[in-house]
Order: sequence, then structure tokens, then C-alpha cells
Amino acid sequence: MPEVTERARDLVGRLLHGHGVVARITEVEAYGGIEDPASHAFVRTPRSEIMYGPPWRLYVYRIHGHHAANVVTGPTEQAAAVLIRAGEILEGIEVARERRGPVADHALARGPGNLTKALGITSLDLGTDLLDPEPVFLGERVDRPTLVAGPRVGVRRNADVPWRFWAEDDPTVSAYRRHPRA
DNA sequence: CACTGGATTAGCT
DNA sequence: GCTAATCCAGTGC
Repeated sequence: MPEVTERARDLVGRLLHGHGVVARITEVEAYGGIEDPASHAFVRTPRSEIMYGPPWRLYVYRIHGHHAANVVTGPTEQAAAVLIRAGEILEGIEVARERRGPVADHALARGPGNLTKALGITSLDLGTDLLDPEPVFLGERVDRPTLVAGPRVGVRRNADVPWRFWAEDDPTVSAYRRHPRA
């Protein structure tokens, strides 16, 4: 297993701060950069350039009108990253509710697009150093849940690689959907 | 410049 | 389970 899967597993149970809201990360996916056809960094382009740089920086991309947040994990030139797919809101829940509109609390940050919306993360946060106390940064570990692994959601290539990791029986984890053409 | 295809989501059957 | 909305990065000409 590549190092990025270890980084991914380590992120579950840690805090992610986003513009006044704090979430406990409950679901992530590992992307293996230059070795992983499912990764945006499989091809080096202006968009994926950030992932070739130093670790612990934020990679934000837009998809279907939503934002998705990733932690660049390194090593440099490997272009590995971890997609943050879901979390449980622990602080700033009123702000999160306002950003998300009428949904159940356990669904406020369920799914990558919903999580960035609840945490106010946009392309403006691209490149943020996640170890500094900026508007977006990684906090401490608050628990060590039992982890479950499975295939990544919605990817067409490498669709069977089990690099999605989530906290067992956690209601904030998103549903699995296989790519229609995988 | 035109075309393709998503690391998605909500809403409907 | 299925589909539309949606919009931009990447690609090729």
C-alpha cells in the first residue's frame, strides 16, 4: 500500500477548521498522484501543479459547480493527495446550517461538495498551508474510530482500488456510488 | 474555438 | 435506481 493510504487513514478522526466551522473528518479517499490514473495529478497540468509541491497544502478543485477539498500529502513530485469527503460538525454548527440550508445535522458535511459548502471552502483557499492557523487548517485528533475501506466513489479508472476510508457506522459518511462506465 | 467528460448533488420514480 | 443541472479544465484542431 502506498504511503498516501496511510496519510488518508491518519486524517480520519482529526479536526478540519473551515472559516469558523470545525468538523471531525469521518471519510476520506487517497489519490496516488503520478501512479494513479484516477488522480487529477496523473497528468501534470496547471490545475494539478499544486499537488506536485510540498505536503500539507490545500488543493481545491471545482466539479459540477461544487468545490472539493484535498490535503496534499507528498512526497514532493509524487503528487499524492487525500480528498476529504465527509465530516461531523463539532463547532460553528449554526454557521454551517446557514451555509447549507435545511438539511439534517448529520448531513451538513456529508459528501465532498457539501463539506466544502458547510466549511466555506472555495478556490480562494487553494494553496493554504494546513498546519498554520489560517481560515482553513488541520487540527488535532479527537478520536481513533474503527476504519472501513472500500472503492472510491464515482471514479471511472482504478474503480476497484479500495482507497476510500471511513469511520465505521458513522451517520455522516456519504453513500457509495460506482461510476456508471467503470 | 468547439467538444468532451467528470474525485457531485438533489430530486424524482 | 435514474437523470438533469451545471461549468470549467483539458484536449485537439
